[in-house]
Amino acid sequence: MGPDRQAGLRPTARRAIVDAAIRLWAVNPGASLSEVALRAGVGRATLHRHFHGREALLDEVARICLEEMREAVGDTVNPHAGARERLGAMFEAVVPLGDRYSFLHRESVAAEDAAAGYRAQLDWAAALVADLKAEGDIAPDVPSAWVVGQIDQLVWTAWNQVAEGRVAAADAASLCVRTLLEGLGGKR
Amino acid sequence: MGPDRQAGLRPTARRAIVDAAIRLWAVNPGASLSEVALRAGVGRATLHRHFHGREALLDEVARICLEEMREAVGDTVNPHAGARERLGAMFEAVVPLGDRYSFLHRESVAAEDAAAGYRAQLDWAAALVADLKAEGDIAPDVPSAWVVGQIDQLVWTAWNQVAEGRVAAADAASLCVRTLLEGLGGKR
DNA sequence: ATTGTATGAGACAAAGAGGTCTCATAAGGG
DNA sequence: CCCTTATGAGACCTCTTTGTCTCATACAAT
Repeated sequence: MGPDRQAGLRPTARRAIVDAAIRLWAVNPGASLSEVALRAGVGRATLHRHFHGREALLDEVARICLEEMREAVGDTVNPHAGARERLGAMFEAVVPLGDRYSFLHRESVAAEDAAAGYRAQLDWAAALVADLKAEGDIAPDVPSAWVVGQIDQLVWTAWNQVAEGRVAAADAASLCVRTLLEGLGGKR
Repeated sequence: MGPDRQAGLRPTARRAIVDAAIRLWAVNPGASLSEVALRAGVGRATLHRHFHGREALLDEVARICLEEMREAVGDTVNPHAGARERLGAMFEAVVPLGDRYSFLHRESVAAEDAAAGYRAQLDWAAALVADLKAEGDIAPDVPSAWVVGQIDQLVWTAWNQVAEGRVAAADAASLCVRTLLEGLGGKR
C-alpha cells in the first residue's frame, strides 16, 4: 500500500514510526527525524529503511491520517440520516482524532493521492453544508466557505480543549453542534 | 526599549527586520534568518547586529505583536460600552492584525514580558466573556474556556478567509459576532 | 569636506539535520 | 535448531543554518 513499503520489513516498526510522527508533528511540526525515531523507540537507520526521506514519511502520515478520518466518519455517520444528525455524528467521530486533524491542517502535502483525499474531505464537508442549508439548519445568507471554515476550526478547538481538560470529551461534539448552529448567545 | 537595542543602530533597519519576520513567520514558522534578512532588504550581518540570535528576534517580534494588538484594541474598544459592543469592536480591531495574531498563536514565547503580555490578553478576553454572561449575551451554562477558545479561533479564521478573498473584510467582524452569539442556524 | 558609524558583502567556523553505509545482533519462520 | 533478515548502533558525509569577523563603502552630522 504505502509507496515505501518494502517486502519483508516488519510492519510494527513502520507503524510505530508513523504514530510517533503524528503525535510529535501535531505539536511541533519541525521536529527532527531523530526525535521521531526516538519517540517511536526505533533506530534512526530503521526509519530511513522504511521511508526514503522526510517527505516520504510526511506523505505517508498524511495518507494514514486521511484514511483513519475517512474510516471513522464512514463508521459513525449514517448517510441516510438528516443533515443535522450527520453533522453531530461527524463531530463525534472526528474530535477524538484531533491530532490527526491538526496535522493535516498545517501541512500542505505534496503527494497527489493525499492531496486528492484532502480535497475529497473538503468536498464532503461542503456537501454537508449544502444539505444543512437545504434543510433549513444553516441560514442561506452565510457564505458556505465561512461555514466550512467554522466546522474545520471547531474540530481543532474542541480537541484542544478536551486535551487540556477544560471540556469533557462527552460534551465536546454537542457543544460543537450548538456553537455552530445556535451560537453561544443567552437568548435561545 | 527592546532588549537588543543598541545606541546608534539605525532604527529603520530594525523595524524592517521585525516586519519581515512577522510576515514570513506567520506563513512559515521555520523560515531561516537569511530569508528574513532578504525579505527585510537588509544584510544578514545587520540582522545579527540588531538581534543576538533567533530567539532574541522571536521575543522582540512577540513583544511588538502584543503591543500592537493591545494598542489597536485600546484605540477601538470603548471600555464603558456594553459587553456586546465591546466584543464587536474588538473583532473589528483585531481581525486586520490576523498575521500578528496567528504568530502569537503558534509560538510559545520564552521571554517573560512577552508571556506576561499574552496572559494579560487572555485575562482581558476572560473578563469580556464574564461581562457577556452577566449581561445575558452568553448562555451561563457554556464553559467560559470554550467561549474564549471560540473567540480566539474566530479571529484567526476570519483573517484567513479575508486573506483568501472568501469573505469581504467589511463583513468579517459582524460575521464573527453573529457566529459566536447567534450561530449560523437558519431559525433565528 | 571630514569624521563617526551603520551597513553590505563575503569569508569562515560551529552545530545540527538529513541521508548512506557497515556490522554485529536479535528475532522469527522453516 | 538454523537460516534468513530486520534491526540498532554508530561512523561518516553533505548541506543548511546560525553566528562571528573583517573590510570597503555609503551615509549623516558637524
